[in-house]
Amino acid sequence: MLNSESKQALSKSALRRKREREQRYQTILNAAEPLFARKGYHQTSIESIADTAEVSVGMVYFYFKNKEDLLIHLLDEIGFRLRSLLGAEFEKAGASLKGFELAGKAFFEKFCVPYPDKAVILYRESVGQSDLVETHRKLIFDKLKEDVIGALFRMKENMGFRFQSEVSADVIVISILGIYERIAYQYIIWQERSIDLKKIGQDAVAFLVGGINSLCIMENG
Amino acid sequence: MLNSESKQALSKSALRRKREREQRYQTILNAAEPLFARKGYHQTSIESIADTAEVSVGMVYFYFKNKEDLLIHLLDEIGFRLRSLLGAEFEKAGASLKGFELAGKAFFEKFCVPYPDKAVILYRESVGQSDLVETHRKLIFDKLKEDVIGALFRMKENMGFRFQSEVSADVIVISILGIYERIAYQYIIWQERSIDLKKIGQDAVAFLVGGINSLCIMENG
Amino acid sequence: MLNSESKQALSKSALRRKREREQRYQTILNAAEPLFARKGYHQTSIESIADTAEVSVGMVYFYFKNKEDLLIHLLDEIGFRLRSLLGAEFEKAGASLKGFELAGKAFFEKFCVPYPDKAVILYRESVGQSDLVETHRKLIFDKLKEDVIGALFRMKENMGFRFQSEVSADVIVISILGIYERIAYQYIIWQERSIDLKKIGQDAVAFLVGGINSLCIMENG
Amino acid sequence: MLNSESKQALSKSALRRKREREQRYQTILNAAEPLFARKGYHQTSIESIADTAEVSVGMVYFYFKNKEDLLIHLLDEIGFRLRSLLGAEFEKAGASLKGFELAGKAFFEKFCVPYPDKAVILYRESVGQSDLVETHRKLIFDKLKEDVIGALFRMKENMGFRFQSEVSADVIVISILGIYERIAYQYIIWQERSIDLKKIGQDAVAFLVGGINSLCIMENG
DNA sequence: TATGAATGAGAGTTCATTCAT
DNA sequence: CATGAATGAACTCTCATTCAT
Repeated sequence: MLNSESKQALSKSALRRKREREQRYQTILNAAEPLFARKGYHQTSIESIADTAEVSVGMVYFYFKNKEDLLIHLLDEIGFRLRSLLGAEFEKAGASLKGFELAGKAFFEKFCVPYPDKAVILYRESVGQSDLVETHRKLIFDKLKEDVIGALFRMKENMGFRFQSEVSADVIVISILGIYERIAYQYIIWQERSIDLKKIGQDAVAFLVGGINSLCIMENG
Repeated sequence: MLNSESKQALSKSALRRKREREQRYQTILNAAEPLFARKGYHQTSIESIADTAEVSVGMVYFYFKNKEDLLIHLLDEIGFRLRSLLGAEFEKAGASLKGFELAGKAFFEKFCVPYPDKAVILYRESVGQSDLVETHRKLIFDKLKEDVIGALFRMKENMGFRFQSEVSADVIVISILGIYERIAYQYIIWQERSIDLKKIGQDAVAFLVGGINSLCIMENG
Repeated sequence: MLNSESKQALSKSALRRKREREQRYQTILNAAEPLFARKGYHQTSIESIADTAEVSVGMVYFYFKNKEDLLIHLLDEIGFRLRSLLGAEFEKAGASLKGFELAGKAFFEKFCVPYPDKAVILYRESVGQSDLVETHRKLIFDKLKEDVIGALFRMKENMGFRFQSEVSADVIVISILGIYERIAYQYIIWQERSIDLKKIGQDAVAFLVGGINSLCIMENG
Repeated sequence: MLNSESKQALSKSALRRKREREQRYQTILNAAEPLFARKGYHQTSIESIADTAEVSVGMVYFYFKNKEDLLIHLLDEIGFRLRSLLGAEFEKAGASLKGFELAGKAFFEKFCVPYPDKAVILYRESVGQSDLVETHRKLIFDKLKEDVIGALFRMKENMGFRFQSEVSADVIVISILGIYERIAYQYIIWQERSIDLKKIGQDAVAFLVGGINSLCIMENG
């Protein structure tokens, strides 16, 4: 009884500890995000992150191996969020072109605009910082590519077309990612005038649909 | 006679000086390029640049205000080279879709492949280093946009179409730049397998031609 | 009990920390003093200060913003010590000429002679180093002026005299400070032969008493 | 004849050269003075001096051994000028107290006020720069002391008094120099409010006359 | 767990001085 | 005489990381 009680107590406290740990972890990540995004990765010191998160410097190093590791976790989290977001949109639309439209819309309206700091970290602050960070960036882009390629292939099955060449699918996907990245960089990160993002998004979708059509050949009359 | 001779001598030596100065300037820039591209901007010390260029540290500071200034000059030079290159291709093709094809081809074959270091600096090492560098990056992209938009509008005049919306031209141009940037990053900078760049390029051209067609509406039947 | 004990322990360790911090701070200041005084402010490197204090370079920057800040703190400390010293002497003497004599004696015997490094820093090494240092120097001199003027005015009340003009009090005080500064510079800093400072001091007091008498007119016959 | 002609020509050109050299020398000194005085000795680069003087850096090193040497020559020149100035005033007054009054007046009106840069260099910028500079400063002060002591002794002969002690003469002279230095620093260099220097000067003279009287005992009843 | 003082390598930058031309 | 590009030692300062408490 006593044993079980103490066990339970332990497990309760262990749970609380775990929760606290995860909270703390997130607090640090949340503190780092705006600092990295606004002052820049190199211009942000561990101390300022610790201060913002209201923890000690030592704690940052308890939760993250080093500064690079912190950036990588932040980056991974951002990548995961973006994938989930886009995945859900493709899901909604079934295997149709509609998915590309919804995903594009969501990219701006549910990612770039509400979380510009995340976009900045993904597209600017994590660029060229180190081999390891670059590896993670590549992984994120690869996963995104996979997701979009998956949607593309499901659409292919569904609609019955074939690709112009064996690289067409890759080219389509990379092009789509490139288009959105550049638009985000230009209009969100560089904040070039307060443009009508909705219109931009619509035309971008039209553009990429045109592009897709060019590389996907309907199988028969 | 003697006077004129000495004058000439003077002008000769002055000329030589100027030439030497420009040479030295280029030597430093040439030394910095591969270092920035391969070890990264932050991981490259002024000393290592000076050593590579076989000049003293002081000389680097004689020709460039500081490290950032060195990067900016390098970046500007790269931007200028790229613009010249693409400009020449558009020129060749006259006001036709052909220009976009040639420019795309040239981007890979005359820029990314022969000068991967330059591509790395333009697309990776100059990203998010400082406000000033970012300003220069933006300027370069703006100029490129202008160039491509110019070609687009000349084509518009020539072929007699209109844009789907008032942002269509911008979207087309940004999309094109985004597509090429992402392909370059994926296949040149990340060196994802030694893919058949020629095929990639062809499909990319097909994709963007499809995109352009989607946003450019022929004026009459 | 245990709780209270651990609390006490905490407070003890916190106290010890504080003490250690202040000790370290003083250690650095104490290391800098002779270096600045003997090799000169500019000829003294932060590294040499750190070495002498047996701390790392980083620690110097932990306790002081920069080299200038270190000098300023040293200077302020010296200024404070000198004021306290002179203030005590004036206190001892009540509102009489005796105070000027005691203060003068103390200036040499309790400041310049036992702490020549401090005199050197106050009168030589802190001169013309930067606007900020100069501001602090001025503040120290202003405070000293205030102190001496206070003593002068108390004496005035006591003895019933008036000043020859509205600037007389200022002139008296500045003259006294100037006389002592120059004597200190000549005989302590420049170490012009090992003169009989006692005699010098006596004559200086006689000189300045004569000066004071010239500018303070007894109110009635 | 020919010989003499060429000799003459040579001597003419040699003269012109000498004149030019001296001019150039002065030009550099004149350029350095305001720079040292306003930006500070250490904050003034040789290049900026050369630029201001409109000569090359090499020329500065042709006329002066190094930066320190330049400061020393400037300092010596300033010292010489001050001595001449004060000497002339003592001369005017003959062997009387009047001389101290005239010299004091001249110190402000003919030195500090019209040439504040010179005062700044003498009393601030040359302080504690190096052993050699300090030696020259000491030499200047020693010469000034000698001059004033000379005047004092002539007055002694004339008026028939004796000094209270064997250090009295030194104390008087050092006190006078100290008084004027501190007043100059306070009101000219620190520019403490635009005070009535004339009144200050008058009271200072009264003060020091009182001081002198205290240490000079009339020989007979 | 938690702290935050301590470390110290390393970077950028300056500038007095030299010397080939 | 005159130039001014070239040198490179020396300095200040930063900050990611560690570790005794």
